Amino acid sequence: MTEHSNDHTSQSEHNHSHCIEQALETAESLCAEHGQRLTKVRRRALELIWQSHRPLGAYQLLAKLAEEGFNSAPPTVYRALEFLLSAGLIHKVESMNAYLGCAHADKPHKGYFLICDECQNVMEFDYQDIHKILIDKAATQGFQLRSETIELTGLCSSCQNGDDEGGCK
Amino acid sequence: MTEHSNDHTSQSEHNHSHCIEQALETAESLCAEHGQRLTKVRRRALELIWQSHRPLGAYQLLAKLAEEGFNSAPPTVYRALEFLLSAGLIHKVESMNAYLGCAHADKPHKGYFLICDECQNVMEFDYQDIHKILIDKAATQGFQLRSETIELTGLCSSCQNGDDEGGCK
DNA sequence: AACAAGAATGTTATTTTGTAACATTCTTGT
DNA sequence: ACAAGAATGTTACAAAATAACATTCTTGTT
Repeated sequence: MTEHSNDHTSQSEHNHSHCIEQALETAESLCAEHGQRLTKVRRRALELIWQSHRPLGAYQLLAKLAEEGFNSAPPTVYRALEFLLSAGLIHKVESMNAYLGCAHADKPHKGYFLICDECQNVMEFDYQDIHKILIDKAATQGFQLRSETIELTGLCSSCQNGDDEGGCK
Repeated sequence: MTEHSNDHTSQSEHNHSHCIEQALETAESLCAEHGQRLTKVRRRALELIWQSHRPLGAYQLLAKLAEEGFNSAPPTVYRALEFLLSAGLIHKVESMNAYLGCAHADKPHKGYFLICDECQNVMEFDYQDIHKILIDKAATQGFQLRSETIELTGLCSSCQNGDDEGGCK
């Protein structure tokens, strides 16, 4: 299980700069490997997505990019997102229309998410058992699986305990 | 497994009027049970969703309702959808922004879907094993599960065989 | 039958999310 | 330097969803 975002209150803004650095390094080498170009916008978009403690909407990202002098028209951000998605460097959380850094970009990645209804923090988990079960289940219907969207919501342990109430937005 | 939509070509428009009747009867009795009102728009919306052979977008539904003299402003359809969703009579397919009749509205329902990339037909399946596994998996993280979005895409058997190519839109 | 209260719907306007289409610029290999 | 393709800029629009407030419809009660 990867704790993608933090469990701390907004007071003690945990900086997960290590995760971000790691993610960017992975991104660099993956792109190099595949002859893809991690341009300035793309790189910065990925960084901003990682810096966010919860999934980031396209237009939120666009605003941040605009602040830094990047072009502020929608295609800019959607192109960057498309690139990052197809490179497997981020996931889209369909039920939130938001985007999230992928912690296992180097491995074949199915994004399985636990999303807290209260604080919107997201945990990504990699669970091969489920993957296999789903493939089998689909196969029994003659269905050939291509992609999986698994988004679970509920209450994270912090929010069950009331730890983050009001402090986590 | 419930074959929600048909496997036939557009030529032999399968009429699943039986499924629709069934769904509406279930809807009637569920609403009666819970003191909820299945009004004209709501009833007709549900019927139209069921009549569609694939998940129906809100605005597609709105257009159909408008044709029949219902009010044609967005809130009309979104209110109907909200009602049907919260009554468990339909599901939203998040990855398609589209809505689908629920075949097990009477039981506690988690909508698990197999969506064909080619013909967009959707099968809903009820798989308690997965449900249990997911609950357990979440619990090991102290996460209390509330809702599950499971949407699998790929190729249905017909489309793998090229059966429906061009005939299934 | 009249009436109050709440549910449902009507209406207008706006927000949020995502694309289409075409022009320009940048990068890379020759 | 230069051609070709990749990436980005620009303008306009489409698609999906909601806010806020007015009106009408139901239903239970007098």
